[in-house]
Amino acid sequence: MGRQAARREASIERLTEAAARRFVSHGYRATTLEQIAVDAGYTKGLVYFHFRSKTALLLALLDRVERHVVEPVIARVLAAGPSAVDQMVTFLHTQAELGVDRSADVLLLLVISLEFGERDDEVSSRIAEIYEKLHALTERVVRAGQRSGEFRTDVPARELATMIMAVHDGTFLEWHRRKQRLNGRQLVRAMRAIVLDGLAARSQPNVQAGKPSPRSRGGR
Amino acid sequence: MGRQAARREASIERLTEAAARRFVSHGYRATTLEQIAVDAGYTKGLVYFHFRSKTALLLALLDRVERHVVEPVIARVLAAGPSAVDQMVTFLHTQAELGVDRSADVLLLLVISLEFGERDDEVSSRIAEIYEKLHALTERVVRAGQRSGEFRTDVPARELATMIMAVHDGTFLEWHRRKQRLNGRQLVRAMRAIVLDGLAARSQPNVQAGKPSPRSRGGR
Amino acid sequence: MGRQAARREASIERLTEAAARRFVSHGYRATTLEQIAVDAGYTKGLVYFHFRSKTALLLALLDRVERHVVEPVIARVLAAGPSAVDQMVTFLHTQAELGVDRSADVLLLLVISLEFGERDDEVSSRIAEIYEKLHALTERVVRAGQRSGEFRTDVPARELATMIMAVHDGTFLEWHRRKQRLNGRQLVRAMRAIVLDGLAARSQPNVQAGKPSPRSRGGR
Amino acid sequence: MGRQAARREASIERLTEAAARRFVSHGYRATTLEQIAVDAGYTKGLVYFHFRSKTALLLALLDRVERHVVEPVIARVLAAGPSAVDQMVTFLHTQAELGVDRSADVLLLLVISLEFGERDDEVSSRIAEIYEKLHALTERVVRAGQRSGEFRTDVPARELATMIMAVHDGTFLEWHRRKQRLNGRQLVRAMRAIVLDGLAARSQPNVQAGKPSPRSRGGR
DNA sequence: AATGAATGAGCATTCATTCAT
DNA sequence: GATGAATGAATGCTCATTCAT
Repeated sequence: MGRQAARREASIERLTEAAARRFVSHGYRATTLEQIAVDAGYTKGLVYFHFRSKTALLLALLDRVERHVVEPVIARVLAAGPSAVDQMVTFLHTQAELGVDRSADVLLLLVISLEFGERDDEVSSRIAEIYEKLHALTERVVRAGQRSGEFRTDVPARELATMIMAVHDGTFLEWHRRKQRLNGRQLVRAMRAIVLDGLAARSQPNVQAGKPSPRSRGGR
Repeated sequence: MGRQAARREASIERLTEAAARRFVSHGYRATTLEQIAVDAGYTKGLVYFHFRSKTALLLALLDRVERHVVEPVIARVLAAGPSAVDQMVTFLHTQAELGVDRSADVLLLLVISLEFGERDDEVSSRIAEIYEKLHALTERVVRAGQRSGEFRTDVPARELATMIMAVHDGTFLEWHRRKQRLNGRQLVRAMRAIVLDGLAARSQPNVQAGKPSPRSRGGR
Repeated sequence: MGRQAARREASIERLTEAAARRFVSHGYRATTLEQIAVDAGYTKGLVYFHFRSKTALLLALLDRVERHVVEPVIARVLAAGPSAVDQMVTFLHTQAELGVDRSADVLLLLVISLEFGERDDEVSSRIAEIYEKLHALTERVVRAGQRSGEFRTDVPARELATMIMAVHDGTFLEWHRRKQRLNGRQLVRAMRAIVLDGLAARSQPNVQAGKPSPRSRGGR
Repeated sequence: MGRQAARREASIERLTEAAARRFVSHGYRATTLEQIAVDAGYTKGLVYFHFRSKTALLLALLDRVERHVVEPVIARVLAAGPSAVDQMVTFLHTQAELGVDRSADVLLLLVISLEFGERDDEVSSRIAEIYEKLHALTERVVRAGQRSGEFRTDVPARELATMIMAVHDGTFLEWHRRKQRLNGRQLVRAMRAIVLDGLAARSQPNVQAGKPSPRSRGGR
């Protein structure tokens, strides 16, 4: 990569970084391109040199989220195993890690998905697409766990999977809102504990009493 | 209430109703007073007759949420009992019910809280205040449950309570996003199941990491 | 018309008037809405209260030109007669009169038609439509004159009619460009003289192109 | 001319060519340097290597028009003769020829003169200067024709000359606007016919006395 | 109570222009 | 000679807000 290209990459990187931060902390609409540019140390004009519009910048960010967050998560979860519990643990932990390193990226999805609510523009469908992938992943793991007897079957897989996403999104949301008052490590523990125990197959109280159950694997 | 007053109430009601719907479905900033007025069957000017500003309208909505949703929930939970489990069930069910009747109100908090992210204006502090009440409520129930031995103690009360809120918010979020593809009844069941089993005290009180622990309580 | 409506009409009138003047004197693109508004004694915002966009304002002006200039001309020409010469004289004179009273309107067509040259947007097609009407009118008169023996037949009606439009447009153009140095009355006389004598049926009917012909020497 | 110089000439040529086309078809202001550069197969930066500014590029184009169109016309007309009619025919035909080969150049004057309307910058004065030369030429020919008895004297020379310019500009304008629907050859014939017969000295009234002649109706 | 006219600040976007390579 | 990155001044447009009726 030549000097020129490196410079190009650098300015794009700084702009997207600044944009992600602002979008997450103040919302998409409340963020002006001026602010983004200044945060990145440039001027408004440069944003338009690299991105066709504010929307295009947002879409570029969503692409980045997919590449840097969603795809890695999917890869790791599918590589984990063999048990569904292991996969679920991998899912939660990877998200938690990414939430630290790339919290802007992870939260971006949340913020944008709410701000673009019931719209049918390109952004909305892009968001839906990304969430779909995560839903598909969790539902897949849930079904595997139900089949193997690791996860409860008294609730349909789809709704169970939805709960995983709910816990996941909700936790990031709370972290976003109350960072100062929370202990990150404990929060992740809490999330894992709730999810694993919440998912775990019910032992038939009297039939399987005293029997070690898969969920105990989680290393609580 | 005289004719005048009744009419006054009616127009305020229609305006706030329209505002809540728009704010939830399109976000606060993306919603114009014009749209709200038209949705309500009036014109922009009337909004200013009843509310000092767009912000004031939003604050009025937040007040409404507090009166119609938050306060009733708190009252019902505190009246429930005697067990912490009962209170938790009451919390989840009341929210679920309200989520059906007044989903705009419940979601409003979510949407606004994200759009007003890291700001320190009146709206942000109002939102924080409301969430604080809910957090205080859940934390109170969690602590009671931990004291009574109903809830697990291997995770600090604060983070456990935060998870309740996370599940709660996350579930509404998912419902908002994927209504069409979900079964509401099953989703509430899933939420309750996950939360209760996730919270439940381990049968061997002294649970330790890595140690298999047969969990007791059956299919709630 | 109530006070309110009168006021509305007045502001629209002042804005369109100011717009027409600016568009003619400085061109469409070089004119900012700010300038128009200030010329009219208002602010930018009001332009958008009355017109959806700068383009819409232009289209409204074109409508006005059609109503106030094109349609009256057509009506008067068709009412004139019985000879084609009379109709042609009516055409030229009416245009000349309007060029004095409503020179902004008449010139607007010219200016805009050039600035929007080879485009295929709404404005271009609107302009083409208006010119088409004028062309149809002149061609109709020319054909009538050719049939009656008043006008020359050695040149096709279409091109002859086009020349009428050319003289007409060209004269307004020159007037626009060199007003200061020209005598309006004499210019109109010149235009009428050139057109009528240029159109007149030749006494020697068999004139041929390219051949040095007596007529080029005055002696028709 | 060395390699370098040849290359330099070539890029300048392509740029000016592209600029002329765009300016004529879309107007000066609506044309961006980007479009010009791309049309010419280069990038924006190069325009600034060869021209100080967009205005400078336009002025260069105007110079070109003067060199390639105006000056040749003047030279040929002055060389034609001996009659004023011959000179006028030369004027019209030369313009018509050029209008085919270099229609962009000829139309450029028209388009620019309207877009720069009542301004007093360098461009406006340059345009005025060029038109002045053409006006001076036609007025000179008209006066000669009036002196020699070839042209009518019932209309002042200045206004008569202005009509020549009007017909000329108007014809190009029509050609520009309605090329598809017109026959170029016939249009030029029409122009020549109209101008020559329109200019021609009137026959002695008593020669044709008593004869019904349509054109005598016009009330000249 | 309700409307419509009018304002003004702010923002996305465009584009001529400059600069470094 | 030629390019691409970067700037900044404009400009169309939106929208919360005010005012008169």
